[in-house]
Amino acid sequence: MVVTRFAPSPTGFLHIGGARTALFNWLFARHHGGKYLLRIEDTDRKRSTDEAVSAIFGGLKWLGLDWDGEAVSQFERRARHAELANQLLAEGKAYHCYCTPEELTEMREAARKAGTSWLYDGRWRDRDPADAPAGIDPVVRLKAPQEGETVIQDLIQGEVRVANDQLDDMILLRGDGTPTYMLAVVVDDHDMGITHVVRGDDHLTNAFRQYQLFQALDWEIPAFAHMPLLHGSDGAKLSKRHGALGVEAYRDMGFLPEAVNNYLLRLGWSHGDDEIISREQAIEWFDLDAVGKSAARFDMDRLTSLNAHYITQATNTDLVDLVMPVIAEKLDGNVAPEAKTRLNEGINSLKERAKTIIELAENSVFYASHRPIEITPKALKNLDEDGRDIVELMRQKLDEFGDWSEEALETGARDLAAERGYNLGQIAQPLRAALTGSTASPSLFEIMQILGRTETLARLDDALQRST
RNA sequence: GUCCCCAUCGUCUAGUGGCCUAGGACAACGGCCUCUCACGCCGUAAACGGGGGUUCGAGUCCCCCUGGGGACGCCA
Repeated sequence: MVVTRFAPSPTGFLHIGGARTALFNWLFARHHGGKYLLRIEDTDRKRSTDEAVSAIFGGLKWLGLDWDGEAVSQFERRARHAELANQLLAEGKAYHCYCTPEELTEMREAARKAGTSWLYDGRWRDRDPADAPAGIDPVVRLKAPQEGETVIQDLIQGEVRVANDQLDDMILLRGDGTPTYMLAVVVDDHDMGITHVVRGDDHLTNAFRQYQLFQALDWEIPAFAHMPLLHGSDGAKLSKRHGALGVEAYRDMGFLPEAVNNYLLRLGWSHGDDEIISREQAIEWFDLDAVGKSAARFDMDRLTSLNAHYITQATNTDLVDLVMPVIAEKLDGNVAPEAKTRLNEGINSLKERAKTIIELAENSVFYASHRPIEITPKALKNLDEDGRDIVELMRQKLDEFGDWSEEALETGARDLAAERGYNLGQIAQPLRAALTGSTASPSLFEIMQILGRTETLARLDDALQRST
């Protein structure tokens, strides 16, 4: 059975690149009917926070990337990690190294000057422990092979090989006895039964070291799949260090999780010419062989366009629920009691005009505002003397209107326009300003119908009473 | 610096030696529709980084160059 995992370190929010890694792991597992596990890599106690853990949980839930079983805390498994390091020590596959951090820094500096690679030289590898200086807590290093090469058959990158003399003896246990990431990852992946390690390209070089560790432990080595990194629009690495946003930031900008998922899926993966891909189809179609090898840049326009599509596809009730809180905030809580009823009716034609939930809310406020509604300066220009004359005429005509349906209202407006020698466009804009406070909106007559006779007439009166 | 990876329109990509005078999508631009704004529809512009091979034939295979990215922590 396929078992994948997503293993973020809780040092910040779930950023968009991490979300993509999670998605691919999730899809791969679901496609193969396997399991997708979550492991929090919190061994760095200084940088790990509980807030970050909940941000990651929240982000994954928002995206609908549910994990199987309980999330594993790497930190809590430290005793197990140390146990294996000690086992390797006992087997002579690892050794104590008494170099101080300063000593290592010097070595690196020297190598940099000499133009050679900055690797640990293995000076304690075969040295007699009796030489150990006093007062230094040694680290434990893996006695890695020094000759030959390590070859990985990566499911995405293909065969990747590196000479073993390019890999130094990695630290397994720190001076204080705590396990390093390299050790923890290997032990946890093994213990959790991970069959496929799907992660970012930036881990490719780690994979070689981990491969060596797996070998030293005599464990079966999982399949590796290193996916290309996500870059910013400038082409540079998109990481949390470079200000990449967390998924919740996209939620707050008014993006739908469906859109984010679809967008992320198509970054580095494709299925012919298909662009709009449902979750069900993604599960059916997704596999690692269609993942590309080159890095992709983050493109807000594309995400936005996808979002506009998914807003169109969303149910009206979901949309209203999403939009109401945003509107309430915009109105400082002064939401008209009829707001939700009006929105339920009006959202359908509003939703194809918005690319984000925020935009949808902005375009919808006029349904939720108390009178007199706010009118934008631009719209106000349509309520000059001529404009008010038109509103006045329409107001009179409407007064005697019996049938308050969208169709009847439009007919009435067209008749009025014809009588007075206007075209519909000329009379529509002043009315729109009075009714919506804006220069752009869905059909005027739909709005009148939804607002109802009383409110419509009142808004018209409000406009007439305004002095410009 | 050392090692590794990558390279098709501005962006995401299709393309697995002939179907490619390179397809789709987003963005851009023009038009149609129209009560405004959108939607929708129609159309335009836009790419195989360069050089060598291999082959009857190369975007597709190989090599070099160039460009980009990543990794080189007692971080993960």
